[in-house]
Amino acid sequence: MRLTRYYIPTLKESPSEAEVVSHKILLRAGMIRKLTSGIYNYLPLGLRSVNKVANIVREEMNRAGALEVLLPMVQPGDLWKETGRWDFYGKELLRLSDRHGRDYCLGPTHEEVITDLVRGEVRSYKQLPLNLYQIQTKFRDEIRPRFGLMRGREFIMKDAYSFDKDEAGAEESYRAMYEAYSRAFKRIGLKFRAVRADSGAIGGDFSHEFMVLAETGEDTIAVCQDESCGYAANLEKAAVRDTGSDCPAQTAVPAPEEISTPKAHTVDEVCTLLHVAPSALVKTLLFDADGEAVAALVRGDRELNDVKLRNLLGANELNMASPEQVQAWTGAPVGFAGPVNLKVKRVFADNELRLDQGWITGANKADAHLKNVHLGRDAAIERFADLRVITPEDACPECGGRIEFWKGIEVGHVFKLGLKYSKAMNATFLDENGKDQTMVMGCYGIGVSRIVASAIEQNNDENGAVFPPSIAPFEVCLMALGGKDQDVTDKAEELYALLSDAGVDVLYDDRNERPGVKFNDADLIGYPMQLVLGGKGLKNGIIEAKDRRTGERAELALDDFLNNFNTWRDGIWRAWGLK
RNA sequence: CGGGGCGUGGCGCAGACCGGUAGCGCGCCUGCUUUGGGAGCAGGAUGCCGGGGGUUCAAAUCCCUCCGCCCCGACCA
Repeated sequence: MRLTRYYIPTLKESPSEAEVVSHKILLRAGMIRKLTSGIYNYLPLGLRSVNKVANIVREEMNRAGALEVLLPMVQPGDLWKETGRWDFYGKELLRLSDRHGRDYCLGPTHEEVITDLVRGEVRSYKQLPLNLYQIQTKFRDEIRPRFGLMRGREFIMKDAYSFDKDEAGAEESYRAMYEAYSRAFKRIGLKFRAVRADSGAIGGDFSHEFMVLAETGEDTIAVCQDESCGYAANLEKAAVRDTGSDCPAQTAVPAPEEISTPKAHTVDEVCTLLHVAPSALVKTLLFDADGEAVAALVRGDRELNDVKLRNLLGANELNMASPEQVQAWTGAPVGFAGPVNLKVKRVFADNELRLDQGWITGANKADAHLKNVHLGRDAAIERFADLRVITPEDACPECGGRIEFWKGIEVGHVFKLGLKYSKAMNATFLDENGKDQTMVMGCYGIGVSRIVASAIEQNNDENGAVFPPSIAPFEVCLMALGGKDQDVTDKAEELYALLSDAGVDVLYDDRNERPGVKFNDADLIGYPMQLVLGGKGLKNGIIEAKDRRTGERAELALDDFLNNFNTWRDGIWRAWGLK
């Protein structure tokens, strides 16, 4: 492609709307433009990268035996009512109605549609397993879209759905997708990690997330430092190793005693007032779980993991209690709740609170706390459980080794769904014995457009993006610095033809611009390879080749140029770990 | 949805407190020169100052209202 016939509107300054580096670079490099909040136009250059990612994903899905389909983006509300998600999915589901007043939604995911399709088609066990996928635009009405392509409302996603005749088959399908994902991300050139995750509202038995490791990631993952263990989990999933001792009913802890704590309704305020550490306190958090009052207790310096609480309760909706509810349940304003004589029936406590000691808790009375509270003796705890968020000081839940926190961006997610949708939608088949059986499902997503943003988050410097050669909008940028030197221009034209004919994905910067302009644009866009032909080089029979990532420059002899280029190019791919 | 900020040529911004009919840099167009890290000179185009309503002789500027965008939080397969 010649630049003068292409369209790459680079910007010198980054638009004020962009905060994170990938967003800034995508805008400045002329790859995307915003239409409205969380919704972007893909310009020619941006689309090239998106397509390259999509093609790698497509190849790996095909290799794994999945079949590509294309499902509608507009979906009938009735299907969503059938699975109950019309009510439970929430406001992220953009709903609309047609001229007849019938309900529709824009597809944020396609379990309903695919299950409806397959239940109407598949009759026999002989047609299973079946894995169908698509690469398509999704719409999720995020409360707060941000960071450009990282969290848009409309985005491009690959989603796959597997149907098996039994659990064993479903596990095999899951494993195949896990492998395909690992291969795809490796080929794309991303540093990533597969971690255990909560399956969340989509439901199902177990799941893994594929996280691109980047400092700017929105997610945190806990990773075991013992490589033979290999434990890695999303923070909301990571189990906390239970070190709590048993909690005998009777102990030597003195009886609870009320202490005055005027106006101290936060952990910090109580600690300051009483000169104690936050770890001496117990926080009592009150929730409305599907309409039922629930209390959850964690140590003062800990954070409750509400996903764990939700899973423990099997609740659909879990909301912090309102100040009015707190007043009604505790008889005190917010900040003085405690487990002793609490009017809430269901009280759960984090494992480490089983320690045989007295805690400081709220007294369910304004401006008062209790000390010497022994949970086993003084409170009615329904159950001690793992309720808190893991910290870097905790041990690996699997091997007891050291764990570290890393930042990541979720680019893929695999779920084993089990019977959740097939049962709700009656997707059955006849088995070998002619008996009706419910299909066992899995679903698997990759954020295609998000991968482009993550690749930039992971690979950039002060000059711009540093694309892996696998997904760069163009692999090579050829620049001629001849000015009016016709010999240089002629030679550049010749090299461009040579490269193009050889099938190299090359962009030829044939603009009549000064060298600095070309260099800066090439660095900004982040083509992994730059070829620079100057007058002096031409005289000496060489062309300069620059590796965008390392900045290393090589001189390629113009004699036998194509071979020299290919050798150099192979080296770049290898250095990226892509060959 | 709560808190904060911002809407002025394509992009980045000034002007607003103190009302007088819009400016700077970059980009864009034309010509000449220039060509190894964002060139120089000369000439030129581009604004319903987010929308609506008000106050005033006069509004980018003051008041009301709506809309949009960004950030933090809540939220989130």
